[in-house]
Amino acid sequence: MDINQAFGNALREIRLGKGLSQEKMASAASRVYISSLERGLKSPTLVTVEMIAGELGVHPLTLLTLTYEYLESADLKVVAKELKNLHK
Amino acid sequence: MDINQAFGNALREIRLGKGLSQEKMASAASRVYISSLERGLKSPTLVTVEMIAGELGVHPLTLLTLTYEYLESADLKVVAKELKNLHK
DNA sequence: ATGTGACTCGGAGTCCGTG
DNA sequence: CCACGGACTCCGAGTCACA
Repeated sequence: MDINQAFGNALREIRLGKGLSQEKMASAASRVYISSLERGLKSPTLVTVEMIAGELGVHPLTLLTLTYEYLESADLKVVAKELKNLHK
Repeated sequence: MDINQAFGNALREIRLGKGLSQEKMASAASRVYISSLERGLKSPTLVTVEMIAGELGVHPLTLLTLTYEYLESADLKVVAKELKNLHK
């Protein structure tokens, strides 16, 4: 599974969890485009990720963290450690 | 500050912290493009974020979290709470 | 309500160079 | 070592028709 499919899975999981249809999200991005993202066909830009997360009602980092969980590479302890190293 | 500039700041901070030049990162993305990212002129795709983080030697989520810290919207407690809600 | 193909259009991403 | 420009290619992002 590549990162685009992982993002698509994360997007679909949150969207269905919120009980939203693809059509209801068309204010953030077109319905057809949302569909292609969920199938892992395209790689969204950071700006697009922000708009989609806003429409889902979650923080962009929530969507992105879930994405990397699908990739089985969301080792949050490693991330926390790396951030700590940067902050000093 | 918009998200592209925030990402640019995060990228530059980590790059300089690692003592890398823009030219040394040209294996992940062209030197000119790295420069334009750091100046907030373009919005990278998820795939590009992955390659850049790989070249920096950090997890993509580290780079992205630092990005949202520049936006002053990296409320990790909120993110953790949202993830917990998704997981049950 | 979603998937798909065909089609646009602007922007992501490239390489050439200059200061 | 980096900022910045122009010219270029390719794919992100959208619209429409139809299944």
